[in-house]
This record gives sequence, C-alpha cells and structure tokens, in this order.
Amino acid sequence: MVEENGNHDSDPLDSKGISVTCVQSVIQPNQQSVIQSATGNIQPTVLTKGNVILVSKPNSVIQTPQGSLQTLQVVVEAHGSDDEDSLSPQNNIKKRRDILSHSPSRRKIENNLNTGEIFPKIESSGSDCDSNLDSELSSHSISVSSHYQSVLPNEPLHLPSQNEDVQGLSTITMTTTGSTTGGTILHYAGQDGQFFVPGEIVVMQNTNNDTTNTVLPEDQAKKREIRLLKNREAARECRRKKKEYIKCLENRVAVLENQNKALIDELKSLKELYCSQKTE
DNA sequence: GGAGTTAAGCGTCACTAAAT
DNA sequence: ATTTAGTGACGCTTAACTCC
Repeated sequence: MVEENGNHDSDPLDSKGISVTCVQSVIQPNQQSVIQSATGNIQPTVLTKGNVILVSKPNSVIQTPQGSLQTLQVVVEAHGSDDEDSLSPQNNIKKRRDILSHSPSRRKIENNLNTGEIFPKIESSGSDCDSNLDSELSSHSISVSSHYQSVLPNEPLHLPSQNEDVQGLSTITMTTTGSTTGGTILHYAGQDGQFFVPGEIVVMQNTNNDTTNTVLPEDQAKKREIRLLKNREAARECRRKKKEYIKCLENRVAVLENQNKALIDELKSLKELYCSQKTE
C-alpha cells in the first residue's frame, strides 16, 4: 500500500498486483510523519531526505506533526528492467523482425488454405468451442510445404514410400476398392478394417519428413489448448501491467513537473530575497 | 449515410530468462 | 534439458471520429 524507500530495486507490481515502488525524490520531508492512505491505514514512517512516498490509492494524504496535509497523486514506477528490455540491441530486434517476416502468422496461412477450399473456414472468435476446432485443425494439418494428392474412386491410392515410417500414412497400406455413390471404401492392407470416405479423397503428403505433426495425439492437442489459454491470460495480464505502468509514468511526469515548477518558484523567491538583502 | 482513419483491445506466435 | 511465465510483434476486429 505504502512504501518508503530510497533505492530502485523494488518491483513495481508484486504478484498480487499491489503497487510497491520507489522513484526519485518527489516529496522530501525530513521529519517523522504519519502516512495515511485513503483506505484509512495509518503507518508511522520516518522519512529521510531523498526518499519518496508512493501510494497505490488516489486521494491519499500525508499528515505531518505540523498538521499540514498533502493530497498525493498515485505514482508507481517500474524498475529499470522494462526500459532495458526495450533497449535491446538493434540487430537483435532486426533479427526478430526478420524471422517474423519470414514466418507469416498462422491466420495468414489459414487464409491461404481457405482460398483453396481445402479446409473449412476457421473463425477466430475466441470462444472455447472455436479454439477447440482451431487447435484441432491446426494440429491435424501438415506443414505448409505439404502437397495434396487427389484420388478418384477406383484409382490406386499412392502413398509415400512404404519404407518411410510416416505415422498414419505410409505405415498403412491402403487400396481403394469399388466406389459407392459419392465416396470410396478404404481397406487397410493386411487387416480387416475398412471405412467409407465420402467424396473425393485428398491425401496430404508431408514432403519434409516431419513426422511429428502428421497426426497429433489427443493429449498433444489438449496441451496446445492449455498453452494457448495460459498464454491468452498471460497476454491479458501483461497488457494490464503495461497500461498501469504507462499510467504511472504519466502520473510521475505530472508530479515531477509540479515539483519542478515549485522549485523554480522557490529559487526565484530566494533570489529576490538575496538581492533585496544585498542592496540593503 | 458511407468511406476512410485512428486508437484500443484481443489472440497468437516466437522468443527469452528463470525455474525445475 | 525441459517447462513455464512474461513480453514484443503481428494481424485482425471494433468502436469512435472525421470528412465528403
């Protein structure tokens, strides 16, 4: 709630979102004071010169033994790490952007795919249901470099080399047998299993030997879903903190400007006093 | 009222540092 | 080495605003 501190090491926002911070001297009392926040908490605090009073609630008040009251603005400041992060080497940023420019967003890829009408359009509305569908679709699609092979009924189905151990594709030898209306019956070679596939069959063949995401197990999709959910919440929290940080910086600017103005006025009056005493 | 612009917010991806 | 949390960047949507 209230912190009096002289160094710059404290975290601006603790894990519970309570602002605890310190900035350079905004208020410099040199006697014992009572800090009273708007919530009514009273903490006797000794303030030495150069320290700072920060409150997380607006309209808090400082009360000195002399009885003078001072309404405070909320001032919260993050420690230097944020600024340091933003000052990372230029080539580092360039590198990142380079990578990003060569790695278009998933949505973009989806749009490209959608124009080919291979997949149903994926709506990104953020609902759980949609994100399920989203994750499932992206889980089961092969990489962008995959190509597609159309198979017509009664035609032999050409799969990747059977020597390749491509999970879910080459390990299953299939032949198309007699087509039924609007679909094809597929048989697993050497097994009794068979299933009906309505419409034209499209085989997605992975060309880069990446076997890991050909078919993702259910728990992998679930993991992804959890990761996305967590990241979504993390992003929300991150934005909230950022907003708060910017607000606090703006408040600090206002306070420092006021202080600067007061100091200029004080200097001016002292100069006048000095001049008048000198002329006497 | 429709078109264009802008700012804010969101979800996602990629990356990093810290924790395990 | 792997996992996790935090964050910058990107693309998208939407609301508010301005101009014609």
